[in-house]
Parts: sequence; C-alpha cells; structure tokens
Amino acid sequence: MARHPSRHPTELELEILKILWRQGPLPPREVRNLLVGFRDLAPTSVVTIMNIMVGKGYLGRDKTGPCFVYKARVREKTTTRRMLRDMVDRVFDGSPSAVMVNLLKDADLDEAKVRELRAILNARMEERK
Amino acid sequence: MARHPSRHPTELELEILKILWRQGPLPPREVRNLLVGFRDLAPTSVVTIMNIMVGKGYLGRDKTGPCFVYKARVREKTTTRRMLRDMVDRVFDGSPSAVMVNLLKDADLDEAKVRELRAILNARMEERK
DNA sequence: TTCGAATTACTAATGAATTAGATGATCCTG
DNA sequence: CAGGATCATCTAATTCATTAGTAATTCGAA
Repeated sequence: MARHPSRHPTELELEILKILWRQGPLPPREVRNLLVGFRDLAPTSVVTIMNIMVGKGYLGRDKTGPCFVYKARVREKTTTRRMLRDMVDRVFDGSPSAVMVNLLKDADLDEAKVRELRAILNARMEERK
Repeated sequence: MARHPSRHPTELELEILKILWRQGPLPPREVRNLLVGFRDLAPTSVVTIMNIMVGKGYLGRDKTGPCFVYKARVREKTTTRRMLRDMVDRVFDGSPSAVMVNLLKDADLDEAKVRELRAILNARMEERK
C-alpha cells in the first residue's frame, strides 16, 4: 500500500555521488564541506544519508584511517545514462528524437554548443554509412 | 527540517497528466480505466491523487455534468520541457550536448530521424545568424 | 418518493526521504 | 593520562507520496 523506493538516486544522493565521482573517496566531513551552496546540513545528517546510500549499494566505505572513507560503488556513466533513459521512456514515450528536438529548441544553447551538437550528429551519420 | 515537494509531477501524476493531455477532460473513473496496465488503483485512490493534483495546480475541475470532470491546467510542452531542463542541469551539469551524446549512443535512431535532427539543427544555426 | 448506486469528502495508514539530536566511543594534545 | 574534539550509532521527528476505507451526499430508477 505504499511506495516503491525510487530506481534512481534522489537529488541529494546524486549530489553526493557527483562529489565522490569528482573528488574520489572522502569522509562525510569533506562531503559536507563540498555540499555548501547546495544544502547546508548538520554533520550527522550527511553521515545518515551516506549510510543509507551504502544500504542502497550506491556507496561503499572503508576504515583505513581514523574515520570511515566513503566511495562511489556505481559509475557515473551508468547512473546518468539509466536516469536519462528512464526519463526518455516515462516523459517522452521512449522517443529520443523528441528529447533532442527539445534540447535543440532550448534558448540556452549558444553558438558554440550548436556547433558541437552538429559535429556529433555528423559523426553519427558518417559512422552509419 | 523536512523536505521540499518535488518541482515536477511524480510518476503517477505524470501518467495522469498524459492521459488528460491526450484524451481531454475526464472524470476520475475514466482516468482509472485508462490507468490499468500502469497501476490498478481503487476508485477513491484516483480521486485522492487527482485532488492533490488540483491543489498543486496541475489540474482543474468542473462540475457541469453529474460529476466532476478534471482537466490539465499545465501544458504538455511546458511540463516535459521543464523536466528535461531540470535533468540536464542536475544530472548533466547543464550540458545539453552531454545528453545528446548519450542519446546518440544508444538510441534506436534511424537514418530519417538523424536527418530530421540535422535539419532542425541547421535551421537553428540559420536563425542564430 | 424511497432505495441503491455512484460520487465526494474526510480520515488514515504505510513507507521513503530528509534532517538532526543524544549518547557513547575514540583519538589526539598538553 | 585527562579533557576536549571528533566520529559513529541509534533514535526520532517531519513531510511527501501512495493507497484505500468509511461516511455522507446526491442523483436517478422503480
């Protein structure tokens, strides 16, 4: 009668994963410092969340030094890709091109980015031949 | 000390929105019928959810006939676009091209779709000049 | 018009996500 | 080694999302 845990990292969990993907294994204290600006949490809150993430299999932890050091157990590429694919399925009825149309229309795209995208597309066409 | 409501429709809410976007205004009973396969819910559950959605501004309702008829108050384009943009920001650090690369890698894009995308891109470049 | 079916409103229960305090263990530092 | 700082665990409170039951209301048919 209640709900299924989400198949993906939550917002906060993703933010922590991003920190660990970029900075490598860290103790919660360091993660907390890097979270300022995103969210200001009490030290214990960060530990709690990170332990939950261990339970979910997102993180592992080791006590080699004086305190636990946590590291990501899922890869960035795999994770983000799964999230994207899920959105394509759920929100855009499984149509990647619908997503791309959206991306291309987006006002935030500057000249350079449009060029970059075109390059990607061209490469894709080449490889298809 | 607790959590912010999500900025986007939840999974179930989105599914209901999709039904209303495609079929037009409907009473909860009809929505319930169209939800089978996605989720089988008690009639009251559907009503509850839809009333919550009214509270969130996603739906409006009118009692012209014998029972309330609900209709979407947010547009599909606006909603999906917002969701996509949020994902681009949160998951891909605001880089649409990162998303494109992902899509191009695993999508079942056929030749025609690639062409279509390129056309969109070219149009975009033109209009930018 | 009265009974029954559909509809609506109200209440509730469960689990996930978020945030943090209290308490005890540990480890440097003087 | 004693005291303060740090760290870990456990507990707890809050809010949202989800699901549904109960009671009240209404509307049509016999």
